[in-house]
Amino acid sequence: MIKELKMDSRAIAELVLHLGRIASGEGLVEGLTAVQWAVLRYFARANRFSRTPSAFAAFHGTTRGTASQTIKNLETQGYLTRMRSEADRRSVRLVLTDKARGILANDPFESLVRAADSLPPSVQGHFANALQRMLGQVAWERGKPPFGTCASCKHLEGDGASREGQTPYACGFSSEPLLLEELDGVCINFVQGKPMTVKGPVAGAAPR
Amino acid sequence: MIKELKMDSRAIAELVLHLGRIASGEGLVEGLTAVQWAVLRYFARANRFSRTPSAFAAFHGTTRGTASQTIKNLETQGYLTRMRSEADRRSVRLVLTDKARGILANDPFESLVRAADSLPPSVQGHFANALQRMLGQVAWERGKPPFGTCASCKHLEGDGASREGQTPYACGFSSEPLLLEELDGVCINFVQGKPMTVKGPVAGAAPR
DNA sequence: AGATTATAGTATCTATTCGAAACTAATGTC
DNA sequence: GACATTAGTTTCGAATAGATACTATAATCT
Repeated sequence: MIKELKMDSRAIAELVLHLGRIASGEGLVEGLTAVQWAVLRYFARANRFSRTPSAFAAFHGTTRGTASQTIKNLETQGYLTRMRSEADRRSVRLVLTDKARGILANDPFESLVRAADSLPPSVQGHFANALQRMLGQVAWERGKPPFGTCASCKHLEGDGASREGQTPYACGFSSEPLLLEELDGVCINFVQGKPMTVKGPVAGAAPR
Repeated sequence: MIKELKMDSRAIAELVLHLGRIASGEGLVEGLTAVQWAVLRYFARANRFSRTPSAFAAFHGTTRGTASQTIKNLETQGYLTRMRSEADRRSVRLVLTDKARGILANDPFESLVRAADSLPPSVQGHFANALQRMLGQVAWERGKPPFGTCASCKHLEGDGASREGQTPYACGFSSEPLLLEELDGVCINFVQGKPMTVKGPVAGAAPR
């Protein structure tokens, strides 16, 4: 029945929303709000090109002003340290303190990770794939950067073979070499690389 | 690699969160905030046992006080109408106005529905199942009702055969008959009934 | 029956988050 | 050099958050 399929896609969308809210949007755990947890989580996962207030604002779908406030708050609580960028004197880099890294083990979000981990391993890959595809489509519709890791990014260069005086990988967007450990950091400049057959226009033509 | 599987479950959790936020947590569309959209969406989907301030508070993972404020706000804006319950004089039933039903077509959440709808139909069912299972686990860990529809609820009684003077279905929890159209409404009293075994691709076909 | 306890909902307080706008400083472009 | 762009902050008013105290009704227990 056509109606059934339509119901399924709506159910999927509702469950994604509900799941995200229940997992993260709840109560003060360790005295932090949902958004504050999101900030710490983000700076723990973002690669070195993306640990800025603006990048977090884009990731979280809020304004730079709001992001600035929340970050300042966490800074005075001793969870973040700020450093001015040498390359761009306007820019600011934020780094988690040990206090922040310690508290992240109690992130309520971890219950969602456990739930995902209890899925049959054979479907986890497909599941992650499908979600990344949905994210690409939604982000494109809303004119937002999709975020993602180097692993499937268009800008990733290199085959993993370490040659003389070179790192095995590099980022074609920033023209910077990449260490192996950096490949799974989340990046604001992510562009879907491997086909993944996304419906609709892909890169470059986001609606304004 | 073992590390890859662990990465996948974390990636799934991150994507669920990110997707939900990008799809709903953004900007003022039609002058409504993300939470206000959530309220309208909830009362559009909740069954007649669940259209109360308390049920919404439980669904949204907030307190009754906060829910009360937001609902009052939407009421004065003409999106909701309130009625006292006859059965329980403490309780309040909320109903969407035509204004609310009209505006719901512009719900930013619909972009997420479209994204889910563009997934291969063959995986949508499994996908919805997996998400419902994850929700069950997370909700249980956090001590929250999971919410769900009659279709897979333990309390659903009846086989769809309409007998004399009876509706084809009934709810064993509330001891109330259920109309066919009511079966896909979201309920706060939902308890997972059928196991919902998620079928994956054949074991062994998975990358090691 | 009466006393106690639990539940549904509201009102009030303070803190946080939000979007918008105005602003500074550094960078880019022509 | 003039101009626009970008990164980040600050300020404002509104909305949301959790916590607490409160009223009214319902359920439970003698």
